Amino acid sequence: MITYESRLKLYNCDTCLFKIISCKYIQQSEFEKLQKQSTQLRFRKGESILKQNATATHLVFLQKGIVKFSVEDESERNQILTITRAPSLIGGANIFNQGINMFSVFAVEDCECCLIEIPTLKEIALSNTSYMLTLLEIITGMFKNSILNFISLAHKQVNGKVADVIIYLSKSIYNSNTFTLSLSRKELSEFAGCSTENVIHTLTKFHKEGILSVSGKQIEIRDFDRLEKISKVG
Amino acid sequence: MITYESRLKLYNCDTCLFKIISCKYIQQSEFEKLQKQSTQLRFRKGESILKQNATATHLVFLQKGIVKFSVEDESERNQILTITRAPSLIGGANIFNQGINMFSVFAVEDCECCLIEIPTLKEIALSNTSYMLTLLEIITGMFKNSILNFISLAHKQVNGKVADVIIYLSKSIYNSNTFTLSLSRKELSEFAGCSTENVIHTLTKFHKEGILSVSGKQIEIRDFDRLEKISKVG
DNA sequence: AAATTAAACTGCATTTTTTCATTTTTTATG
DNA sequence: CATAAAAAATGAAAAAATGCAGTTTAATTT
Repeated sequence: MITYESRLKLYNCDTCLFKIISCKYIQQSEFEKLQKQSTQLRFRKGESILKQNATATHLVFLQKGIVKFSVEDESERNQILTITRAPSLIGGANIFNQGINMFSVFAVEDCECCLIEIPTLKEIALSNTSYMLTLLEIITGMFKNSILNFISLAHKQVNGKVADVIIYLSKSIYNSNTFTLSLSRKELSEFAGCSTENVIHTLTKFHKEGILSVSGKQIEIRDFDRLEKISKVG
Repeated sequence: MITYESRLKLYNCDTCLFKIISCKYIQQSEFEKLQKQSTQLRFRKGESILKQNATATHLVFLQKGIVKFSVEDESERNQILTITRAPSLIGGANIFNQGINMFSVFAVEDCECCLIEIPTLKEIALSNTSYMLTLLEIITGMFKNSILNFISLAHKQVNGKVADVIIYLSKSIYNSNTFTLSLSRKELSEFAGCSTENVIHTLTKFHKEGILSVSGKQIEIRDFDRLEKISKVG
């Protein structure tokens, strides 16, 4: 018989950031209700964590890894809404979409996640409004980021779009001027909203101009100021 | 002395939709707290109802009229996030943005609004979770619409973008195949994310092809199926 | 109602982007 | 480790979008 204790433990729940945040607002005993029915899972690069249009049964606390939020439209074209790295709480937006996942979430690197049952969380949050407000702030923060991302892409041309994507990855995902991309050129283009070839051309151009150093998946920002200027003028 | 009773009354609060929705969840006496400090205001076409980056002090219940949500980016370019018509609750998203308005709201037609103080509403909502959930569903619904709008625009070219905008206006704003635009060509282009000339060219083309009948602000959709096909293929 | 201003429209040259065909490089697989 | 498959890169032609200059039309003001 598989009991809670015998389940795979990828990491220790006691040091989990979601627990630490939660226990600022709710009792430890309450959190243990959540913990008991939560499942730790590992996802390999490329696997889907949440599927667009499926019933939203779980929230996901991403403990380790990087994920992309994407939607597929009628014309089978993919659009990446945003990219997020651990630690972060994902899938919350679906709570407000009649319980249907608005978009898919894919592992872009190997991920370790904790799946939290929505009904249990909802029940606890309903009896503790400041906890609820905190969760909502996290959830709407993601919305906000996606919107800001779209705005910045909407009126820019490809130079600006690619600059934006590189700046975003550097600042918000890898926290460094030098990083090894976990996204393919195709995925970059789905994030930037242009053709794959256009991303490749632009990266090569930035490389030649000494703004970036690009060698396959290895990227270094050599002239951040110039990159930001390109992002601003579009 | 200006008392509550002596204030301008644009419409009767007793038949207000926001009151009807609210009183499903909260006591009439509670709602009257909100009502007492709320202000009815009229906005002329073009006036700003909420200003981007200002402190978010009020939620706005739009009783009559049409508004646009817009953001101005660094390069002084405007982007319209979405367009909404009465009745609707607007400005809610700002609650989760450290109390700063994420975007501006402008009257696109003469509007009648009711300004509701956020602190009072928050206080009431905090003591009634199902009321809060309802408000949140309304608020995140707007987020959701903006994102869906952006997604549909992101990978499409101008034919598809303009088709999308016309379909949206027809279905969600004017509820008719024939309508008098309250937006300028420039605003349409800010909504679609392309140049003004391109919108004009495309509208003329659709007119020549018999898909639309365009005469200044007067628009009629003559071939909805073809318009939807254009929207789908992009 | 005339004059002024703003918005809408037109066509064209320039720039940007996409698409396609092909080559090179990297990654995965037996 | 060789081979197949996928991803990345390149160049060029075709398509699309922008920006400009000038015209027409509509809306505002005096």
